[in-house]
Amino acid sequence: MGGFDDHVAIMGDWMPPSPSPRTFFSSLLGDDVGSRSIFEGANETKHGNLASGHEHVGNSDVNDGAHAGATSEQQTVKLNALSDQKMSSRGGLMERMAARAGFNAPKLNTESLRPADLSQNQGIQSPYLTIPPGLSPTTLLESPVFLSNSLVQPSPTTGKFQFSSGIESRNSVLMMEDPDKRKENALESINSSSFSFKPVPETAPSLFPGSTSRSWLQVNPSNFSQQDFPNIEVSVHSQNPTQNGTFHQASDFSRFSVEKNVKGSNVIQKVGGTVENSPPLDEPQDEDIDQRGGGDPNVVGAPAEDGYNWRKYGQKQVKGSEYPRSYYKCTHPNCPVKKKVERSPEGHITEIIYKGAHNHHKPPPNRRSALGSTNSLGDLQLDRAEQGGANIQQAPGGGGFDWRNNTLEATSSENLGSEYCNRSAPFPAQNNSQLESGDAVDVSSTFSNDEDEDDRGTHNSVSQGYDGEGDESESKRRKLETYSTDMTGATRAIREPRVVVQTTSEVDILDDGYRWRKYGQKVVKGNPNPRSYYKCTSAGCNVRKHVERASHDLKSVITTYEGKHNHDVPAARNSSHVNSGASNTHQAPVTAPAQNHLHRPEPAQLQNAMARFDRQPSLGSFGMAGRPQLGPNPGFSYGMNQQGLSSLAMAGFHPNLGQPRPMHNMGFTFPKEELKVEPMSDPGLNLSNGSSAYQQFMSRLPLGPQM
DNA sequence: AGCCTTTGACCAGCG
DNA sequence: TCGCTGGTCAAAGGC
Repeated sequence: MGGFDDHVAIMGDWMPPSPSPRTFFSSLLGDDVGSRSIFEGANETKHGNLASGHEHVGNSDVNDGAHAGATSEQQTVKLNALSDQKMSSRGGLMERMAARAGFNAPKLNTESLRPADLSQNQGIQSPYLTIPPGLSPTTLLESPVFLSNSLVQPSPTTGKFQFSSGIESRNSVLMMEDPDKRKENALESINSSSFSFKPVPETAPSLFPGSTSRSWLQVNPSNFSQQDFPNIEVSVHSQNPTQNGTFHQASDFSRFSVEKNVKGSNVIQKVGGTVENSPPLDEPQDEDIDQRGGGDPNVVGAPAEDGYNWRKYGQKQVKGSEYPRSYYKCTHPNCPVKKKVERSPEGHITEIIYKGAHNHHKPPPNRRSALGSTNSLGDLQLDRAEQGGANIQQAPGGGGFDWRNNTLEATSSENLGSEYCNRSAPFPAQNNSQLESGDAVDVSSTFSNDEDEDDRGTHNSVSQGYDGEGDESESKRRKLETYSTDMTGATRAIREPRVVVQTTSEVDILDDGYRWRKYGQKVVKGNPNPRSYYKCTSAGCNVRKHVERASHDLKSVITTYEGKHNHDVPAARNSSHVNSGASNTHQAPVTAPAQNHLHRPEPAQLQNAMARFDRQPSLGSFGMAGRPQLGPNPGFSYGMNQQGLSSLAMAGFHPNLGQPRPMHNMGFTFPKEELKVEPMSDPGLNLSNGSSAYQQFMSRLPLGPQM
């Protein structure tokens, strides 16, 4: 547990870029737009006009008989993230925000705003904000607009901090009135003179840059997305479902806990969306409710309630907890995030502890597969981009808004527009105000398939011209990088190179120096021999393979690799481990004495080499003039001895893999393209000189685009 | 076909 | 050194 503290990071490094005001408002407004202001409501609330929230947040129908009881429910947003303790001990959020923003935002004394009867309200000891249906508390949470503009910045007309009390006031209560009214109010508010949504300047500070809190977030489970807390550990507690959980903020910024206290139930029902990705206006607000279990997301197996896909890899009854603890890993390739979930026997989540940071956006709903979880539209467009090599252009009338990537849209050019922002609900103010000619992005290069430094260079080039603009350029760069990462994942979904390696039974294909975790076994069609599925166990590595014996030849082992380059051969766990790898990146594990002379390629070389593979998994990569080829091709004669080929095969599809392994009679195929490579000797490859066959092979690979 | 959950075993850190 | 504990692995079966 203590080790999790190591994941605490400076928030400035990871705070998601500013979502658009639309995100905020669309969430506030729910499914449609009304005319009255939530801020009115807020102001009313500030003045003690409390109204009870009734409806379910999300898509729940307030008239739904099944939820009739919910009319008496009180949906609350706990604002105690701004706990006095935190604020006092670390310095107020407002103070620091103000300091960064360059003005002195007065800290409001909101005690006076606290309704007199609050303390009597169901024992509530923390301030609550009743939020309208469709309002994602997470939207509130993550919206720098909300905070930095609405909250911090004074109204341009009144100079008042219109909304600040609603947030900054940790003791105030905001209870919105009737949802319809709220919807009505919202739009009115937008147009009201008392509130102006000043476009978020790119220079606006990230929500709480530089914050280095190591505090804990303690909120109601499922009401936030851990992506907002990368590199920090977030503990989510609802220690007593019958009570409102306490809320500690991992940082100095405010977070909400949104709870729905169902009468007569211990269930703390999830409401609202997630912190990170506020669904668009037309997106079901509760989309991130457990995709598997359905129903009450807090009950029984709801690992995906935060919108990400998780694989449970363990369960343990831990001491000090009356409930078993389940261990989950994010299934997204390269995503290191794990979480621990404790549930009550009834299935109520009592605690969630996140570790690590998602390096991807939330997958679309109803898509379980990690690979498939990426932006499908992006897949499509990547294809286009790759095929045509052209910038992706925004369709006329586009101006889409992708809640997953809204930040990009807000800051980059129309080139990225609807093509990648598939949720079209333009927010012209945001768009227009943010679009800058200099933001034109070469998407085709931005969304390349590499994740290495080369790409970073590309990303940097995207934001070139902003180098001197400090936060702004950095912000954009980060956004683009983030997006690129996401799209890289999308690319994988369709371009993941596959390699089939056939060895004889003497070869232990598993013993390749890397650590594999078997995650399944299956008898597949056409082969009575079971196929075993493996994943590389290295954190962040998405390489997979499945191994099976050939149906017709039990001596042959067919291994299919999928995935690519991001780590080295893991160090040996212990000296006896059969898969012990090199202890460092420059020393190959030696399991076959005869291979000692073969040097493992330097990682950099492999990176470059693999980039070629990755970019051109097709025939063209091998200088075959881009001609599709079926079956063995005598023209493909990057021959080498078996050792070399084994190194190639393995190295080619496992990052930096180049350690020699004794593999024999190995076939090397690209099933998709039906490219098959027969091992053959190549006098040009002199393996006796100690150089890596892999290196030699790679040195011969043609460079440059081949498709 | 692919990935998930379940669950007992294993491993490493710590006192 | 040993036992406890938390975390992870991995076989098997299920979805």
